Amino acid sequence: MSLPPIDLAVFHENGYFRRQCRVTSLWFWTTDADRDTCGDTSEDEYSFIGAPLIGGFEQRGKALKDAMREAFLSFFEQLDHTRINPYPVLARWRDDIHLTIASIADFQPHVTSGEVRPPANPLTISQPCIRLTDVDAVGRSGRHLTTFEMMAHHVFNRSEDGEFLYWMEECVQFCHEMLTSTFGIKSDEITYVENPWCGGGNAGAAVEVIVGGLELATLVFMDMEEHPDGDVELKGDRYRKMPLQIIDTGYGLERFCWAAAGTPTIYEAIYPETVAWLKQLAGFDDVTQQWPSLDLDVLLGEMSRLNGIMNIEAGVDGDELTELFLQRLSERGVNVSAEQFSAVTEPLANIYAIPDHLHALCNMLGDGLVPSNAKAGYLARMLARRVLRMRDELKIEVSLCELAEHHLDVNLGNHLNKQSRQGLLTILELEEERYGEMLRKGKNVIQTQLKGIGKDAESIPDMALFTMNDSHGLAPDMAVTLARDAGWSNVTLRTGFSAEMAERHALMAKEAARSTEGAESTFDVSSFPATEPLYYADVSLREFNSDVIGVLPVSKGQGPSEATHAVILSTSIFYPEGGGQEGDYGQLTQDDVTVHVLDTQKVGDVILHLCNGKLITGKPVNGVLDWKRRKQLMDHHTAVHIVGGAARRILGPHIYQAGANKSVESGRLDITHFNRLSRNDLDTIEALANRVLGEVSRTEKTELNRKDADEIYGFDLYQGGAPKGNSIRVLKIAEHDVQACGGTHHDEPGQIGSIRIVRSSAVQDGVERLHIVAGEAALEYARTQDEILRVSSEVFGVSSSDLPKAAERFFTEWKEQRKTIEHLEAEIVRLRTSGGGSDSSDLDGVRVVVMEVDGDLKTMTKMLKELTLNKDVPTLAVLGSRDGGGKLMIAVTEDTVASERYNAVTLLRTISPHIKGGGGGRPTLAQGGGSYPEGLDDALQSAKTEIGV
RNA sequence: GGGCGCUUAGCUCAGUUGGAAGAGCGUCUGGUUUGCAACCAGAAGGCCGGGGGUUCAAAUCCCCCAGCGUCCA
Repeated sequence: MSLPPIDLAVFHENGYFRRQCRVTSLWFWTTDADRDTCGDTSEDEYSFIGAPLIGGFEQRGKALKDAMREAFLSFFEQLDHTRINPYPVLARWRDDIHLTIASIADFQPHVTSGEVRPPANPLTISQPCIRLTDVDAVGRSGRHLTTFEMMAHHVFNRSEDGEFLYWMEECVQFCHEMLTSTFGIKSDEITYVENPWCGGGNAGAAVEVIVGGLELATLVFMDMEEHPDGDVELKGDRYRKMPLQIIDTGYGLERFCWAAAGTPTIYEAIYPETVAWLKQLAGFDDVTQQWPSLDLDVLLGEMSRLNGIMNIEAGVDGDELTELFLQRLSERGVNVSAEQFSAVTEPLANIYAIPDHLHALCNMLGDGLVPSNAKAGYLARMLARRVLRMRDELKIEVSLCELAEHHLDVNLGNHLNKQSRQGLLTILELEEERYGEMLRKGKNVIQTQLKGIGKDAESIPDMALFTMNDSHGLAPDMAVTLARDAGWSNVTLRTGFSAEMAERHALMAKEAARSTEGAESTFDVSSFPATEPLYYADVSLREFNSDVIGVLPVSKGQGPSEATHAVILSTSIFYPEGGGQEGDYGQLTQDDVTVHVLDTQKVGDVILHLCNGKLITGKPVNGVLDWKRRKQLMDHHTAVHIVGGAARRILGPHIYQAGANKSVESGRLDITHFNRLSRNDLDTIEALANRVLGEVSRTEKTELNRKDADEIYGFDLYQGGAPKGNSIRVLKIAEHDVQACGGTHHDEPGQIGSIRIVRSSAVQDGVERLHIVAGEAALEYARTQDEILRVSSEVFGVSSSDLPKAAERFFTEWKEQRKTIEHLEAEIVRLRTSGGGSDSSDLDGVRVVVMEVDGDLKTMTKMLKELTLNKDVPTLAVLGSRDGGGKLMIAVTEDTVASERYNAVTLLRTISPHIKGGGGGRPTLAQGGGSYPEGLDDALQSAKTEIGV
C-alpha cells in the first residue's frame, strides 16, 4: 500500500485542481489549466530572475534576511505558535550527526520519539543549518549553499493522549495564507507537489511548495516509523503508524530572499556587499571589460535561468557542462566563446562561494568548534582551506582573518554564539599558517612525486595525484598548478578526474564500513527488572544488604578473566562502569560464602556484579565496597570536572570535553583546543583547580527532566556526550562547572585534597589530553617522582637540585669522548698501516693491507675509509674481525690502478668460506660475515695467497 | 572511527636494487677587503623518532609504539 492522495479543502477553496506531472509523474495541485509540469523539473525555468515574485522587501543582504525572518516568525506567532531561539549549528545533543542539518534535528531523537516534551507546542523557529554534501556545487550552481536558515513551524501531536493541535489541512492553509498575504505571491504562481518523505527511520506524506520554479518550502507530515510488519511501503522500506504525529516544515529563508530580490544568483541576494567587495579586490571589472560587446547582465540572467534546470552538482563533468551551457546560451541568442565563459564564470564561482563558506565557518567556530584533522573539526578546516584556495585562485591579497572580519561586520552583525571575536580570529590565523605550510611542503612533494617524469609531460600519473591529494592535502587542480610552476608547464588535469577520485573515496569508505562490523557479546538481562541504584542518594555508602535475584554465567571476553558469574541484585551501591568512570570492586557475602566483585557493569538498567564465584538466587546478601578504590575513582572523577571548568575559564569558551577516563591510577581529560599547551598553561589551570577545591564547599547534584535541563543550562551540559533518556543528572560545582554526569561525585570537593596536572599530550589535532592525579594518587605520584629524582641523583653523586646540570655535563662529555675515541681508532689504523711491517706491503704500485682488527662493521668501515679514500695511495685493504661470528671487509681505492686490478666482491667470496659465511657488495667495497671466527686466520692467509703477497 | 604519508646535521630537505650518511642555507676558521656585503678555501655539526625482527650487512625490508601531517566518514 502506498499513501492516499492529499486532498484538502484549502486547495479547492483557492481554485486548485490535481494533476500528474508530465516529467516526474508526481501528483500536484495548481490553478493554472495549462500547467502540465509540477514546477520543479528540468523543464521549469526560474521565472523570478529580474522579476521578483515576493513584493515589499527592498532590502538586500543581512537586512533582507532579518526582515524576511521576522515576517515569517511573527506570522506564526499570531497563529499562537511560540517563537523558539535557534539551536547551535553544532549538534552537541546528538551523537549521530556533527552539524544541525534541519530544524527538526533540534528535536531528534528524544522529542520526536515522544520521550521528551518539546520546548513549546506548536512552535516556530528559524534554525541556522549547515549541509556540506553539495559543497562542490556552491558558487557554481547559483543556488547551492552550505549554510542556510530553515524557517519552520512544528507541531507534535499525540492523538492517543487526546493532544491534537492541527494537521495537513491547517498546515497547508497557514502556508498558503502566508505566501499570498504576507509575501504577496499570486496563487497561480504556487504549485503544491505531493511527494512522500522518508529518512532516519521515519516517514510520512509531504507537500513541496514550488514558486517560480524554485522549491520554497516542504511540509512533512511525519506519522510513520520503519517497521518490518508495516503496511505502507516507501522506497523499498515498510512503515507503520506511530504514536506521535509530527508536522515538520522547512521554509528556505535564503530562497525567500532570492525570490524577493530577483537577483541572478542567490548569493547576490544574501551576500551583496561581500560579492561586490570581492569583485573589486579581484579586479573582476577588468576581466569583463576585455569584451565590451559582452552584456554581462544578460549572460548572468540567462545563466541563472538555466541553472534552475541544469543539474550542477558534485561530480558532474565540468567540460561537458560548459559545452551544454554554451549551446543552450546560443539557442537563447547569447553568444559567448568558451574562453569568455570560463573567464567570467570561474572567478564568479569563487566570489560567490567565499561568503557562503565564511558564513558556515564563522557559525561553526562561533559555537566553539576547534578546527582539527578529524571529526567535526575537520569540517571547519575543510571550509577554511576551500576559502583560502579560492582566494588564491582569485589572486586576492587579503588574509583569512580580514575576510572573516568583513563577514562578521557585514553579514553577522558581529554576533557569535560562544566564541569571542578575538578567539575566532586567532583560530583562523593559525589555520592560514597551516595552509601556507601545506603549500610550502607541497612544492617538495611535487618534486618527489614527479621525479623521473619529463618536463614535457602532458599529464601527471593518477597514482601520483591520488597520493598528493590523500596524503599531502594537495587537491588535483592545486597539484597541477604547482607542477606547472615547478617546470612541468604542459601538464593538464584529465577531464573527470575529480569525479573518479570521489568514487575511489566512496569505495574505500564502503570497504572500511564492511570491515569494522563486529558483534559484541553482552549479557541477556531481558528477564530481570532494573536494579535500584543506591550510590546516588548517598555516595559514601560502603556496605549494604540486598537480595540476589539472578546469577548468569560469564563467558570468555565478557569480563575479567577470573570472573565466573554475574550476580544481579535488587539494589546495589556498586557503581557500574560508565561515563569514563571504572566499575567498583568489593565483596558479596551470603551466609558463609564470600565472593569477590572483580568488576561492575551495566546492561540496560540492570547492574551486573562480576564475581569469582556463585551465589544462590532468592536469598539475602551483604555487600561491602572496596572503599579505597571508590574514593580514588571519585577523587579523579570530580577532579576531572573541576579541571575541565578551570581549563574553560583560562583558555576560552571553545574548551569542550572530547573524552575522559577515570581509573585508580589517574584521570584523563581530553579537551578541544587549537594549540599545544605549555607547562605554564598547565600550571595556571592546575592552580585554579586547586583554588576551587578550597573555595567551593559543596557540589550540587540535581535530577532534571531533559526539557528543563536544556532550558536552564543549555547544551554545554552535554560535555560527556549525548545522554539517553528524559532524566538528566546534573552536577554543578558552584559557578565553576555544570555538566550532565551519571558518575559518583564527592559532596565536598575539599575531600579530594589536591589536584596535579601531570602532563598533556595530543590525541589528535585540536584535542589535548590532560593527565590528572588527585587525592591519594597525587601523593603517590609525588612519591614516585621523588624516588626517580633520588635514584638518578645518586647515580651522578649530586644533590637532586644539581641533577639537570650534572646530566647535561655528563651527556656533553660522553659525546666529546665518543668523538675522541673515533679519532684515536683512526689514528691507530694509520699507525699500523703507514710504517710497512707485516700488515702492509707494496705490490706493483698498489699498497696491500691485510690485517685483523677489533671492532664491528661500523668501526671497520671507518678504518677502511682511512685506508682507501686517498687516491694518491692506491690501496687494497682486507680487514677481518672476530666480532659476532667473524667479519670480513674488503675495499679498494676507487678510480685507481687498485680498482682496475682487484675486485672486492670476488675476493670476499673466495675467502669467506673459511669463517663459514658469505657476503657481497660493490666491486670497490665488499663486506661479509660468518659463524666461525676461529677461521679468521685462514681467511686472511688465503687472501694473501690469492693476492700474492 | 578508517585509509595513506612523513620523522635523516641548528633549519629546509635529498638518499636509486639493502652494501662507505649527502645537498642547500646557517655556524666557525682562514683568505680577499679600509670596513661591510659578496666571493674563495676549509672545518665543525648525525643514537637516520623509539623498540623489536629478518640479514653476513638495515636510514633503506617486516612488526609494534610515539609524534606530526593528510584524506575520507
